[in-house]
Order: sequence, then structure tokens, then C-alpha cells
Amino acid sequence: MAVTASLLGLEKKSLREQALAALRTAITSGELEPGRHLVETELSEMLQISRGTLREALRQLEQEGLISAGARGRMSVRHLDVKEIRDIFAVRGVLESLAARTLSDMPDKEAALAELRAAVDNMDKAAKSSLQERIESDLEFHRTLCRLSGNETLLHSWESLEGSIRMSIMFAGLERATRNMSVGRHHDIVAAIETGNAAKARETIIAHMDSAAENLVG
Amino acid sequence: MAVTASLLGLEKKSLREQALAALRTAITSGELEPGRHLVETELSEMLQISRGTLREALRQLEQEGLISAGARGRMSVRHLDVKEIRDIFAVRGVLESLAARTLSDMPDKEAALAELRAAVDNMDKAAKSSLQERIESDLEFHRTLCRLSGNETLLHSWESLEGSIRMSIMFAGLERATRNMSVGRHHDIVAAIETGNAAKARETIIAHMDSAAENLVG
DNA sequence: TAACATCGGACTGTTAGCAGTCGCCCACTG
DNA sequence: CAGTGGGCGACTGCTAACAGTCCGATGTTA
Repeated sequence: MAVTASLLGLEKKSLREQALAALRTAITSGELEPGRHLVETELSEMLQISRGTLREALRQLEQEGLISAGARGRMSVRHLDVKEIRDIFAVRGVLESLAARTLSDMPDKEAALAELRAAVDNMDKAAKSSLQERIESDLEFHRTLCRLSGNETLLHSWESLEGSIRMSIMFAGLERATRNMSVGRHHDIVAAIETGNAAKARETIIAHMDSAAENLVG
Repeated sequence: MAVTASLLGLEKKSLREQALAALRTAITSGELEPGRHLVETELSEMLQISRGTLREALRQLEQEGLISAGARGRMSVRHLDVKEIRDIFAVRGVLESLAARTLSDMPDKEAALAELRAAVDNMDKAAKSSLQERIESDLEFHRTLCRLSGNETLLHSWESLEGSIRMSIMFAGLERATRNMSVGRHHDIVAAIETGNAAKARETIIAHMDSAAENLVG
């Protein structure tokens, strides 16, 4: 039987996942400001879910570093300072540099490179759109870089840093963040990978991240 | 009032934390073998806690990569293959190399170096003890390295990898694992940091991790 | 015998509610 | 007025139970 793509499976996300996504968005968008105490009963009523389900989502957010637990289990939205942003981008830098190195050394990397170029093109298109879309396409590029490395552990580590990255962007303000969205810089990364020069690819990423952190905090 | 050390605070760990620790140990010790399906009702009865509390712990283990969720929320103990071990150690390598680089560039690192040397000494003492203690002191050295970098994000990323590292050791078998416990190799790391040569420190760590992975899977 | 319907059993998703603890306010007391 | 102690509200820790879903076994029919 011929099936349309729209019939290939309905997405029934669990309430926990929905809550997780909603809270992540609320935090990284600043709707829940840093330092704010998260009261379980309050949140569960807002989201219209039970506390038990909510608590599971909170646990995950805690692991992602978006919220931190204080005394007696009281959760609050994490507050980033300048040093922490630098630290986050330093870790992000070594992770993505590993991805770039891995891709550089990959024997047949044409398919991967094509996908990366598509991601850059996507940033190009988004450059004329809203700031939010530019941020999304930028993060999408970097996530793709990690995914294409084929190292699941690497991808997972990066993704559990993604929330912190988004908070850093939020903290710095959107104008500063857009300094890092230059399409050209990302072309350089792809080019470095293309040459197969792993050391060069690594340096390009590290430099990119260092300057990205400086752009955000400077 | 003069208080004795034993009165400085009782440790009341939540059931969730206890369950987390117990499950982590059970998995990394092989008591719960890879691939095994974890039935919530079964585990909660074993641990004598409710499913709600257990589920929170499972969520955390999932994030740590010790268990993975299959269809319809069914959790099972993660199964590592050779490639995944290499991937884990590659990520671990870049994380620890960042720690080593950071320490190398630190202006007054004497206190940190002293602590690292103490960790190496501890490995030395443990060399005559049980395999388990050797593994613990080895991991403790590397955790200390990350902690002393002062980069909380780095430490957190490393710690969320720790479970996977322990599984790798388990997977490889204890004999192979002890190949990586050489005290001399760890002296080299400290020495590289001491010279302040960040590039050298980085290379030493990366080489250490590459050979560690090969020792485990070869 | 092959396709189909039905019925339990096994588990997970989710919820409401009880229990314990901490912080705060206020009265009391020497 | 410093210090003590009792009540009260707020909030988290934990639990038991309900509801829904999937899977396999068993029967059923053409």
C-alpha cells in the first residue's frame, strides 16, 4: 500500500517530553529568569501536569545544567557569569574540534561535506530572517558537525551542553550573539575539513569558539 | 561551642540518590548485564522504593549513558561495542586535554600540582591493593585533573562520562584495564603540566587516552 | 490452516495525596 | 530584650493506585 509521508507515524510525545521542551524554551528564552526559584506545585499547575511527571523533567534539566538544586531540593534557574560562559565555550570548542578532526580524517567524507554545506547554505538563507532563526540555523550547523562525526558519545555530550550554550546567548543579548553568525567563518570550517588537514580543522574550530566566547562576554 | 567532627552534619541522602548509586554500581559492576531489560516494578521492589522515585533515578542514569530507552519507554542496560569504547575515550581525551592545557597555563599552579602528585601517590599505594582500588584511584586522578582546571562545565561533562568509562572497563575485563594503571604514565602527565607547555600536556593526555582505548579493546 | 477477533498479563505513563521538614511569625518569659 | 518554643504555611520526598497500551496466547471462523 502506498502511504503518504504524513502517515508514517504520529508523534505522541509523552507529557514529560513536552514539559521538558517547554521548560527548556522558557529558560533559554529568558521567560524564566536566572536565579528564579522553581516551585514544583506552581510549575505543575502552569503546565497542567502532575508533580511526579514534572519532577522527571526537572531532573533532566538539572543534568543539562539549566537548573541547579539548592538546599533541600529547591531548584532554581542557573545563573551564568562571564567565567562560566568562557568555560562552556572552551568545552564546546574541544568537543567540536574533535568532530572536525574526525571528519577530516574520514576516508569518504563527501556525503558529510555535502550535508555541512547545506547547513551553511541554510544559515545563509536565515541571515535575512529573524535573529531567532539565525541562532537556530547556527546551532543546527554545529550540531550537524557533531552528528556527522559518527561519534554518538560526542553528539550526546554536545547536546547536553546545548542548553547552556543557549543560556550564554541569552545572557549576552541577541545583538552580541549575532556577531558569531558570520557565514564566512563557517565556510572556513568546512574548507578546513575538506582539505583533510585535521590539525588545521581543529585550530579553526578552537579559534572560532574562542572568539565566539569573547564576542559574547566582551 | 566546640563541636566534634562527627557532629558536623548527618548525611541524609534521599532515596533517589541512594537508588542512583546502587544502580550505577550494579551496572558498572556487571551485576546488571548489558542489554538487560530493566522493569520498573521489579527494580522498585528490589530497592524497596516506589516507582516514582525510581523513575527519577533512571532518568539520570539515562542521561549518563548507562541505560538507554527503547520503544515505549522500556529501559535496558546499555550495550557497548568496540567502536563506542573508542568514541568514549576520544571524547574523554579531549576533555582531559583541555583540563591539562588549562592547568598548564595557570599562573600559580603549585597547589594544584601538589594535589595531582598526591593523587599519583595514591595510585602508587593502591598498586599493591585490589584491582578495584587501582581502578578507583586511577579514575580519582583523572577526575581530580578535571576538577583542578576550575572549569565546572568541564568537570560536569567528564562526570557524566564516568559511568560510560566504568562500563568500558567492565566490558574489557579487569586484566586489560590494569594495563592503563601504570603510575609512570601519570607522572608524565603531571610533568607535562608542570613545564607549562600546554601543547605538550595536551599531546600527552591524548596519547594516553588513545593507548588506553587500544589497551581495552585490543 | 490462515486470517481474524478476543482476552489476559505485563509494563509504562500519570496522577492525587500523605508525610516530613524548614522558615517565619509571634507570643511568652526570664 | 535576647532567647525559647509553638503554631502555621510553603514546599519537597515519597508512595499507592488508576489508566492506557502493547504483546502473546487462545479460540474462532471461513
